[in-house]
Amino acid sequence: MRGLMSAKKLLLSTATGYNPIPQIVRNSLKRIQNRILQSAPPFLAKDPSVLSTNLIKSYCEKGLVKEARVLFDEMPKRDVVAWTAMITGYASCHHHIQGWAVFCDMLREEDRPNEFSLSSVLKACKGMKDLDCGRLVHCLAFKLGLEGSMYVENALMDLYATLDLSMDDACVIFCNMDKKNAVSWTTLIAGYTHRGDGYNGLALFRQMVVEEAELNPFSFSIAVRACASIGSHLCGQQMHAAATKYGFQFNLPVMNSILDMYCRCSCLFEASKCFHDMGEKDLITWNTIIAGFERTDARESLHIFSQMEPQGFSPNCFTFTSITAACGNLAILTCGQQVHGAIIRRGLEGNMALANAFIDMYAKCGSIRASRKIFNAMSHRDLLSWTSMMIGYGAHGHGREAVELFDEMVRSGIRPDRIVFMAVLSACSHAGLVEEGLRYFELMKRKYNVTPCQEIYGCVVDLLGRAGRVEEAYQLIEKMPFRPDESVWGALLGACRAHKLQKVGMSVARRVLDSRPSMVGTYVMLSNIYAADGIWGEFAEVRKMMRGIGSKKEAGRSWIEVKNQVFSFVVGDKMGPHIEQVYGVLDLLIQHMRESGYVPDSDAMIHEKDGTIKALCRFGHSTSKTSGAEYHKGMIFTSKRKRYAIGIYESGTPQS
DNA sequence: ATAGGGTTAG
Repeated sequence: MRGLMSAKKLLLSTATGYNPIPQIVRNSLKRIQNRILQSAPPFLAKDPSVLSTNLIKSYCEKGLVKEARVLFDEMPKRDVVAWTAMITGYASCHHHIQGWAVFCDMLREEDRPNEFSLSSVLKACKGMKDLDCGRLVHCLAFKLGLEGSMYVENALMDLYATLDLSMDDACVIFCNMDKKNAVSWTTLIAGYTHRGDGYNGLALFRQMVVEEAELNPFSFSIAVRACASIGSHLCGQQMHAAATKYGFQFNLPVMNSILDMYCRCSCLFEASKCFHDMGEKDLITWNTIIAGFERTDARESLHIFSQMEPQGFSPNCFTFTSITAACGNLAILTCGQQVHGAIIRRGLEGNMALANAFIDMYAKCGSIRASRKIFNAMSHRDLLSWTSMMIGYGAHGHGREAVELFDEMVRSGIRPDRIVFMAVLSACSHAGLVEEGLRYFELMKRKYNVTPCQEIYGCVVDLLGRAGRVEEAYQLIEKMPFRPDESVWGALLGACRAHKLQKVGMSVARRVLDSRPSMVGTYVMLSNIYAADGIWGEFAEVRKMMRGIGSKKEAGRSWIEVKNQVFSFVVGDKMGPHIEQVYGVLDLLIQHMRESGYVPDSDAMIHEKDGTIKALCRFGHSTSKTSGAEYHKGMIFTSKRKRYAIGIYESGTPQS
């Protein structure tokens, strides 16, 4: 069977992944298939059933499941090995339901599954996310006396750790195993880590070390991931050292995991060093560092991206998702549009994560219509699609649309989570929809059983405060089941300032400062309250106190993209290469504001006495938290004729 | 001849 050997070589030599299968490979496989089926047994060195099974496996490894199935159906007799190869083939190509169906056929034809078949079909159950099917297989394992096989036990553990609500079933299997191997340990550690419990994941890894179990690259990469999930760069560094000691510093998944850990722990220097020291890199390496920098330094992530293709790496969905987010956070619309073009050219626009990123990016760049267009064109939407669209509407002041979208989402059968409620409450707050907002706050607790967190309380305080219902807002804070943080008090103080409730504001600020003197934001708010009433003596006093405690609130920096160039500035900027143009645009904005009937707020005139600075203050610098990550809100101003977007960020990196 | 665990976007 020299033909089979050469075909196998050919198969191995073709690139895996999404590349199309060369016709020569298909033809070659087909020829082998014909020879096997047509030749009489004496002419074959081996049993045709064995050769067919080999071929099924080869087909599936190349993603040619349909061809494998045709061959499988043409086989005159199918033994356990052939059945198992077909189940595995389907599962490895993500056709889990078909894999399960083949298993059912196998039982119907009264072929007895072995431990190989069971562990394969359990993988299919995991892929189908069907715990009941998995439990059925577990029962069958008992009936067949295969429940003690290590492969079956490991597969069952994986199933329960991934799909069951608690880790209990997985742990029971783990504890009752006669013998454990490296896979058993890794499976359980991964179970904990993937559900966000890095502490137990790491604890288990420590136990693994204590019990002198075999440590391999698999256990290291997941243990490093556990360090990242608890945000401990100290544990991560120890793991890095240990991995080097074990000689895994050239293992790509291990190094990618370490790189990711440094990024997630905000150790960007170590991350860069790690990236540059890696002799061999793959696409995941690039995606990891690009995503890592996107979270903290979007400009740098774009810079790294630009080096990727010259070094021979082609970006994929993961890359583009990070790059799109970077464009959104920098509010550089033209760049975002170029990325959009690139993904359409590559035919990747059907990717849901990517579409979600575009909704977010266009909204942050001031193009809410483009966001909606993408949202409407999506064939499937997940929670994130709806949330991104609602946050976009909220930031643009379109509260009604956000509320309508929420109801539509619920009707489509998606259960809202805490973040969605934050999006809706914040949208209501900015659009002045107080009663609607309060209704959702109640609905959240009563109907959806979502417990409000700091940010949610912050939203509701803001909602009431903006509407002038400061007393109610204060009472809500008093009733909170935990200690209010800066965002909650900040919302209340903002309301005091906006409604010129100087006395209330002062007493609140003093109270906060007594218990938390380190909250710099409170000083700023207090000084603004004084400024609003023109009490300049007190204003100066508070500012002096701020300097006294030695901490400084970083000045918010704004930027705007005009004709492919980014101009940036801070409040009161007098220098900078293009500062005159910046003020020119600002004057234009104020003019549009006046034309649209918006009266500039004279309170904000703190540092200077001319209108331009006043407007700068009104454009404010705010960030809000969504899903744990800092979310940079773009300030969007729309008039009949033009739309402007100004991106806002809080670090001090100079841009222009 | 058939089986298992790890790394990247939101």
